[in-house]
Amino acid sequence: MKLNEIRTRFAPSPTGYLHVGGLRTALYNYLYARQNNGKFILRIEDTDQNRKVDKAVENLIESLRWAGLEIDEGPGFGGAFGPYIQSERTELYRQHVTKLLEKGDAYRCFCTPERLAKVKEQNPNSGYDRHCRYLSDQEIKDKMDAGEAFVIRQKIPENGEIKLYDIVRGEVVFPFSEVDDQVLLKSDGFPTYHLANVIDDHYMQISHVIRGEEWLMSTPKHLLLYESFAWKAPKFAHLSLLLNSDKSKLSKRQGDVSVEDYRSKGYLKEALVNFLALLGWNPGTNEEIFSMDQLMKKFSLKKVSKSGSIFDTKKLDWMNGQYIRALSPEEFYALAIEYFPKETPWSETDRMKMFSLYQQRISRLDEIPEKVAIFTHEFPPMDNDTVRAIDVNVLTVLKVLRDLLVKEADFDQKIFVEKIQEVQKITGIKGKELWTAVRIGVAGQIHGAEINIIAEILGQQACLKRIEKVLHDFAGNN
RNA sequence: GGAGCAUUCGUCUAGUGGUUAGGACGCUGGCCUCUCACGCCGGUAACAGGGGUUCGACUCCCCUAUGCUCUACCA
Repeated sequence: MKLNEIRTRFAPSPTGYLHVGGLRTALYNYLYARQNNGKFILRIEDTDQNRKVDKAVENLIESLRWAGLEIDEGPGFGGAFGPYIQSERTELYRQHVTKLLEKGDAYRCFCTPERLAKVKEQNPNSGYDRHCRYLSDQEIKDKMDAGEAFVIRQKIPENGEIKLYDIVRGEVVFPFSEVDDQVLLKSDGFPTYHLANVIDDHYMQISHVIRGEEWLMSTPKHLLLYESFAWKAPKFAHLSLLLNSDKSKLSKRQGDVSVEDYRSKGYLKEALVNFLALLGWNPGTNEEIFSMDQLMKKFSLKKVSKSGSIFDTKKLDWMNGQYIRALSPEEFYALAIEYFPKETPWSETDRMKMFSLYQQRISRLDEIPEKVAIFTHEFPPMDNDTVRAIDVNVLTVLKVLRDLLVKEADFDQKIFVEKIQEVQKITGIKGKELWTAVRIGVAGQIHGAEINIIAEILGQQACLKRIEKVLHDFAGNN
């Protein structure tokens, strides 16, 4: 490893899926590392044995991979500072806790969960009462001999304050009186986040800790730990949170939060990444469409904003539409086909034509099924506006069109348009009225893509059948 | 309750003592056009409130309000 190499890490706990806020944090870490020719590390923080979820790590990695974040070191990715899963590093944590104990910066706490609950009940507005902090050596020995379970707590100084220089927030001062004696090692032998993240960040030589704002308040504990071990602390950058439209922390209750959700709804990874990058960061110019490469060049921690951002799906939709329209027909086909019925009589050429009709008309891939419904149904259902639009002129147009069409030997969009022009001459009906009638007959809708192309894809027989049906269903009513 | 952080159009944001407070999404008017959509042109809309400092505050300071975060043997 080079001296002064920039090393960032994304350190999620494996709770089952990757949260979009997590993706943004990961992205900022990734961009910062990449633009400095540094390394991006994935570390799994699974020290809570009660919250283990099957396949969670696999899902996390798959979502990161999908989004285009390349992991340099991590579980399954190699690296010289492994293992990258905290539950496999417990021995290391225990050794360091011993050092803390010897140094007097930590102490054993024998308080039972029951006593802790009682203390909390009596004084709900303050933390642990430091009951075990001043136990004598003899008392400790007796309790240990008696086999009493214990945790290790961090000994926070009684007085004074600590300063944090945060890259996005500047200087933040915390009085020690507000920091409590956090548990560092749980009675099951696993470390808490506070201990593990400090030890790992040190040994993994992390240079910049870029994480969510929820960690800001516990940073004093971490800083103190670095001091206790006489380690150089990394630089910190605390990112504001992503919010629901009511400004509460973005949560599952109010919509989709996992990147899998957005992926399956038909958002392109480029759009999601671009959108997330701009949520809390901007390049200082008016541009807002950026590829991952451009983001790597332009991203700057100094331009990250301090306040929370509402995750506005309207703008995401717009941005996704921008990316969809920028795709080549082939690229769009490859993505769109995933949303097309698996069993289909349509040829690849026909599907290609269909998709080309809708590339300009959708902002999400999952709109495709409803758009192609006019092809996948033999007789597409009509909505009320369409039914209401059917009048005697519509029927006249369709009747004449049908009569012209049956006589044709060949059929394509050009011939179709010619027939419609003939219908205009014969009936005198023209413009919007003419074409709307044709739309109703062929697509069963008054709005939509180019009707001549729709007709060509459908073919002569299908068009005739549909026109026939409209005539049959509505002729008697007029 | 306490501590910390935050506060520019509805939303994402630019701004760093002197600007007609800019852009984007959304909404909206128009153009294009057989419709819808795309695209293009235009419009709408903001400095949380109150005190200072200053010749002059969106920009600096203080107070208040509001929101958020933390306050676990979860991360």
